[in-house]
Amino acid sequence: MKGYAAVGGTLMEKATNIPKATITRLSLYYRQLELMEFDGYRTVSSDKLAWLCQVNPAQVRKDLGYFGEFGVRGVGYDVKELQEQIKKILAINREWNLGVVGIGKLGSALLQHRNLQSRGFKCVAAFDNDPEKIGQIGPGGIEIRDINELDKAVRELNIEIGVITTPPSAAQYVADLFVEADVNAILNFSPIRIQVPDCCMVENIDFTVKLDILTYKLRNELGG
Amino acid sequence: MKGYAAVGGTLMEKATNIPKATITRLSLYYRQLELMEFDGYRTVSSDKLAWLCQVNPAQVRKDLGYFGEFGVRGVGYDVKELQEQIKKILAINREWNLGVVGIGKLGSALLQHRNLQSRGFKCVAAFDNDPEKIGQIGPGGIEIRDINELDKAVRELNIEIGVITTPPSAAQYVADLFVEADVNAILNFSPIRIQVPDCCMVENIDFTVKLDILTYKLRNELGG
DNA sequence: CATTGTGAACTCATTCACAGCG
DNA sequence: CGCTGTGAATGAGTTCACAATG
Repeated sequence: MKGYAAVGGTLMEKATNIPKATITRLSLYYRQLELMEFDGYRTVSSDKLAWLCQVNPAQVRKDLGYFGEFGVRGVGYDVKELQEQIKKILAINREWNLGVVGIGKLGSALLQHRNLQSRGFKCVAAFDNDPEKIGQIGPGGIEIRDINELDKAVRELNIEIGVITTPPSAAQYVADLFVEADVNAILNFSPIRIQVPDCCMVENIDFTVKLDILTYKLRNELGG
Repeated sequence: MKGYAAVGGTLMEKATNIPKATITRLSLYYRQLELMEFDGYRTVSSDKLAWLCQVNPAQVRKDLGYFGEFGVRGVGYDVKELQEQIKKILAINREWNLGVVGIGKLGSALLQHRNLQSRGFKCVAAFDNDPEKIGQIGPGGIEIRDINELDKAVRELNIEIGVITTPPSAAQYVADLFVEADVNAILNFSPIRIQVPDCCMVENIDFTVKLDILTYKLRNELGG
């Protein structure tokens, strides 16, 4: 091991410019490893993991190589051990508190979403601006709060990741509230790009874009 | 104009290897243009559009340049005209029929989702395997069908895009059904990667991955 | 003369190919 | 012997810089 990028939580040298796609794939590898462990596998080769995740085997090794040497030559990677390492790398080896703004159909779905809870992403607060909804107990048993109390709730409940599931017209306003409350990570489900300062990170989940990609391809790749 | 890639629906030369990211951005530009038209703008420069979409101005021009010459030097792009062109490029100048499988919270949310309907993505069928749900009128007024009738429904209703909102364990099975029924485009909301033949295109919407990216960054970019 | 359109330069990411090693 | 780890080669995508032009 060569004094690499972040893993331990202890030593923490600046990661040598790791492609964002690498992080995405690590998340994928992790999920695949979970399934493999469930199926009883003890070790896995980069070839096999690559095939399962539909990437190039060298890519798997390079991705992991950014963070350390986790494999055994001639054998492969220990399924359980590699999971632990990736958890550390991605910082999903602990719980994270989410605050969801916009309790419509989508927001409600998220509040109850199994895959979130089971992975340690806890929805600890729900917000809306609709007086009809405020004060009600929303899905998942969480009280729906007034959006104006966001700042207070962030501090009280230690909300670390903001989730925006409002209509697009409200998205920027909500983003500003999160930034103001020092929430540095936002998951944005609205189909517009919000503007935030550099200290705040945004990931967009935009199914309109994905559908547009599909229609483009349907039209071009096949002779639609 | 230099005999470029796909636009008209008439002439249709093979697009000269257009980056996928370009398609994603076109979808973004389009949405931004809608907002601008609503706000009364008649023209827009690549600089302004770039700023709004948080990309480089040259990127905007290059992206559009793959498909033709839509601007006027010294002036910019006509907001309305450029929308029309992008609609043609992305093939969103007509309606598309979707079939949604897995009518849980998320599937239900999609069936009623405004941004889908208003953009011409019509959910024409809903499927589930739960006998309790089958036959019920689901959200959006659509009858929930037995998953085993998928093939029949695809043909009867001309479903062109399949949407998977099942638990991960069912995702591959549903994907196989879609492929079998000659559906060539799938929007996959489950957090695993499904395997399909080359003729079928898949776009994944995976918020676990996005959350993992955020936690990774929180941990590394700031001194978490 | 402001702004587009685009070859060329550059930066970033992926894949190859093989040395290193259990 | 098989599989990892990694520098080097390749490839893709972005940005620069400026000529072209309404």
